[in-house]
Amino acid sequence: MSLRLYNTMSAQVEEFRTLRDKQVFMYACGPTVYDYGHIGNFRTFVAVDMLQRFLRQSGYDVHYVMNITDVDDKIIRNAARDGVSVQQYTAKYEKAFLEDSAMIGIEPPKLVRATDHINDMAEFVGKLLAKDIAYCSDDGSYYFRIAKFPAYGKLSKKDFGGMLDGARVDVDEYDKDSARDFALWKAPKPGEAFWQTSIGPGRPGWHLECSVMSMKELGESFDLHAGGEDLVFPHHENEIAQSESLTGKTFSQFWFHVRFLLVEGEKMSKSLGNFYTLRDLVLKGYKPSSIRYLLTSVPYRNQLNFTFDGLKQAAVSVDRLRNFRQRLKDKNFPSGSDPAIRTLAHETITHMREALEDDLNTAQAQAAIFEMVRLANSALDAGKVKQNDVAPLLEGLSKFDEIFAVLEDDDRPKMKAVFDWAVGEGREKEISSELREGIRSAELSDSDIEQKIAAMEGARKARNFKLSDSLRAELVAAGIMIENTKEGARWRRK
RNA sequence: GGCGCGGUACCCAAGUGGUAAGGGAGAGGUCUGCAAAACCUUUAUGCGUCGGUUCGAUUCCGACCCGCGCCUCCA
Repeated sequence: MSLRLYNTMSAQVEEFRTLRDKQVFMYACGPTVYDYGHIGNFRTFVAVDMLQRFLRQSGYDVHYVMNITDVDDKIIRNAARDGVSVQQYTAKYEKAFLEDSAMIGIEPPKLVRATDHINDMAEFVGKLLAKDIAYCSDDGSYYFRIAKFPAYGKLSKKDFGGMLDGARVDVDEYDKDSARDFALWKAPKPGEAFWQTSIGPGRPGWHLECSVMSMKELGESFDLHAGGEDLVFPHHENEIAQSESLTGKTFSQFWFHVRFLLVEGEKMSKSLGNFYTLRDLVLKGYKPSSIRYLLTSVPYRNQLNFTFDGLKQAAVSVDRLRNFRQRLKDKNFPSGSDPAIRTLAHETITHMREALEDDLNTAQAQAAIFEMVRLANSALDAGKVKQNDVAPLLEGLSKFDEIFAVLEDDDRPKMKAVFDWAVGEGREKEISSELREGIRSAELSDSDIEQKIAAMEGARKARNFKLSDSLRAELVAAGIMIENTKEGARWRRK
């Protein structure tokens, strides 16, 4: 079997094929760096990250490019408001985006900045102009002539035949031939930042940026283009129009769109007070791994209801997986193997693969790993797991984690980084007691902890339970979880 | 108004024309000095409502109710 993916262009699930054997050339529309990224942004980026991870797990050589939009109207306005250059303004949020992406386990794609490609974009407009696909208005702005691209609307399935000019846009406000025509290049208004180029001064339109950079990095035709569902129209429709009317070739074979999420059952919006950046959530004390897990637990084309209760549940689920892995690593097992266990591990790997090949059904892949965990835990309790069974089980976990990336327990340093950032930004007030609690266990070193545990174990052996309980209570209060097992005490940071 | 998606247990959430995955929470139990972890049992004759097709529908069709998205730059 092989991967089947929903393609927005065909509006159905198709077998995923690439132009070049075992190589994938893919592009995702990245962030506009005018503010910190919110969890809706990261749902999309995490979904594309999982796709990319799964393609690599499936043996593809993945060329994954994401753009950073570091120039647009809002950026220019905000930079002017703050009295800083566009570059100064965006640098802060670009850095934040990279940190946040790493925090939530996104493997870095190749990033390309709009401002590094201004001349390429101007040239692109020049080529469209030469073909009479673009035209210049009196103020020096350039527009795309949609009448020159009859396929316009094929991605969003819109019929523009009946749409009248002026129906929704005040034509007089713009110097356009047709209301549908969109801006390729915007001439600067007085006082605005601009670039001097071969087609005159100004700044690129948003759609242009992605066409130019994706084709420069990946070729005129590439395999897959991704983004949030809102980008289908007009952004991606416009990218197609620009690119295909210039090259005459199919721009992207596959179009991958991620559904918006809801927060506590409602659309996320600032006015509803349910608008959260990744950092907001960490400040509230939630772990990055919980956030990632919750975002991955609903297949990308379904609406995901992001709730605080869900985050708490996600944390428990992640702990369950981590505990299981720890259990496999800690114990000494008798030699030999149990064929049933090996079979279980291999079937789990197969089930996960089948689930993900079915348009990335992450919920089913998770069900498969939990099935394995439950049965293997049961076998562990019964003493049926042998030395040679450990590796296959660990392989199952690792296949899972190559996609989901939540097993590594590195939440604390990440949370500490957010803590430090908040302090640096003068936002201490937003640091919750839960976050303080969450990073408290970092104050004790491993050797401190092990010393205390040795003392506790000694007291237990001497059956001085009063002393051992008080030592344990001390550690628990410091955020250290302890389990007394037959093989000795096991601990982890909460 | 046009086009599209969805409504599954207390919560989150898969899925299928043949009798409801998984996780969390709750209850009971096993293990344990206690705790934790883990395991076992239990929690939807039921899948928005009402009709229809069918031997049989949660799954297909229709109507209705509710939620959500896009319809010019919000992931």
